[in-house]
Amino acid sequence: MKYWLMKTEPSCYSVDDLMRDGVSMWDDVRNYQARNFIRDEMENGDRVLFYHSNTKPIGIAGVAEISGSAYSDPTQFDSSSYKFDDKSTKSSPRWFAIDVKFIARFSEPVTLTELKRDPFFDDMLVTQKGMRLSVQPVAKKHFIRIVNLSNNR
DNA sequence: GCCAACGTTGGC
DNA sequence: GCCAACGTTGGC
Repeated sequence: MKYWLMKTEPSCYSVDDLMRDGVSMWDDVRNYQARNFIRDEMENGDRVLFYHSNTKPIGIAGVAEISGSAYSDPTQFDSSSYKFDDKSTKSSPRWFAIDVKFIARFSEPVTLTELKRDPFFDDMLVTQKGMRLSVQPVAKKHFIRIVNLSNNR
């Protein structure tokens, strides 16, 4: 099983939305590196740290699970969507989506500030300066420690 | 709201 | 294939 971190702005889609929905399509990814993780590496049952960006507090707000495997992102073919991509074709789609299933909502987020303060997380991607990648692989040890941090509050 | 860091585009 | 210009991300 692999571990991931996926970023979202809670004003757009939050962990509370996922808790309500149960399962949600993770679409609108328009970055090739993130696309490759979704399309090529994510597998059913992989665990996800659900990260809130551009908010207060910034941090990991809960845990989710990959459900199924990647499929063509429908928003790329929707000319009314701001994510419409006229260079993508149905026979060879450029962008992919995947379903994400709710597992847990942290009572309080494990904040980015906390992670940056703790040397244990020095080699975690999300604590690196300038790291904008919205879908990132996460080491098992980091995943476990973050879940424990939340459980021990 | 600012802006540094990063990714993409397109002219050459 | 280089790289300047531009657009976006996302912490602060």
